[in-house]
Amino acid sequence: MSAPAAAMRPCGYHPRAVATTDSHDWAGLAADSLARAGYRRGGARRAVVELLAAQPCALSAPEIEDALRHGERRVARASIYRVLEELVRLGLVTRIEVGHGMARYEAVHDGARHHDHLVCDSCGEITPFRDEELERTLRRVAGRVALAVDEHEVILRGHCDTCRV
Amino acid sequence: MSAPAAAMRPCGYHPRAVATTDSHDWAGLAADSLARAGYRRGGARRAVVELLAAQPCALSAPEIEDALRHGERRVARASIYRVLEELVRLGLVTRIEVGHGMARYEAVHDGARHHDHLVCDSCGEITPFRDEELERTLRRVAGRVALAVDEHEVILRGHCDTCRV
DNA sequence: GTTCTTGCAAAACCTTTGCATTTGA
DNA sequence: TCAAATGCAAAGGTTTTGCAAGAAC
Repeated sequence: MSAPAAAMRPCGYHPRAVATTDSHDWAGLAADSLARAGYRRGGARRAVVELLAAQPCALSAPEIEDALRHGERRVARASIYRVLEELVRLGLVTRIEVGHGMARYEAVHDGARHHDHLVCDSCGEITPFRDEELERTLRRVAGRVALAVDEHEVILRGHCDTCRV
Repeated sequence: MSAPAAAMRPCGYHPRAVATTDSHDWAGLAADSLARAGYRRGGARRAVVELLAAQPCALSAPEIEDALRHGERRVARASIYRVLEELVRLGLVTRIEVGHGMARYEAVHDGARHHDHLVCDSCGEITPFRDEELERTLRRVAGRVALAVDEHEVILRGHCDTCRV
């Protein structure tokens, strides 16, 4: 029997999200990786990295654009997509597809912060969750499919407590 | 120890896909559900249902439009999206988001035909797979998350045998 | 005859691309 | 100085919407 999945805050832009030690770590790691990969430092890239570092879950590109417009530094839409593409290619960010016509992006922390997502089909709310038994099983499954698995994406769809009433 | 995941054909439009007994069952079930829900019979809806019934895996809306244009009956794009929306709402079809900017739709058969998907990040090929241990684990996980789970979607991303070389 | 269904066209939306300008090293 | 990074605008693709014509009941 596994521990119950911990309750977590829903996804979406959190203006007051606290920059934890861990998120600083990730922002630093991202900066290092980018430097090592030969990228120069630029304002747009730093703004996107720092925003993602402070978020508990995935943001869409339009949400990132909005957050940055009302925040420290306005960043052009094209730059946001280009930065996200680089971060995904370097493995610093994952792109998740939870529907409603757009992708969402979130920082990849060490294994312990990896999580999957619950989606409510009524209100559309997206909530992260983590389940150890599921992670163990997925590692085993990865060993027996016809694909060298780099990452997984699990989405559980249904109705949240509020919508179920 | 579970049985190895069975090899299956990649997703996409299969013009020569055989209409099996099972797919006729699904087409009939879909027709019944639609009738019970008060929908009238129409040519566009039947064309989409029969195409989906004969496919082994998920099709995108543009693929459906193409397949129908070169097939029995041309169906307008707007009608395709409207029919798919109805089928998803009735639980007859699932919409999966595997990236590349568009959704894919596939018929929901009984439990035995349910499957999840492998996605190659290099060539973009999508292949269905089924793993019993994973299904059992997901049923248990569904019982301990803060959501009344209706369905799940598992995507394993990596590199296929051809691209890995 | 009424209501549902369909087709067409246009709009809305996210995402990508081209090119000129600015910025970091 | 020179290449990389950025912003702007336009294009590309999927998906949605409005409205009139057609079909089912």
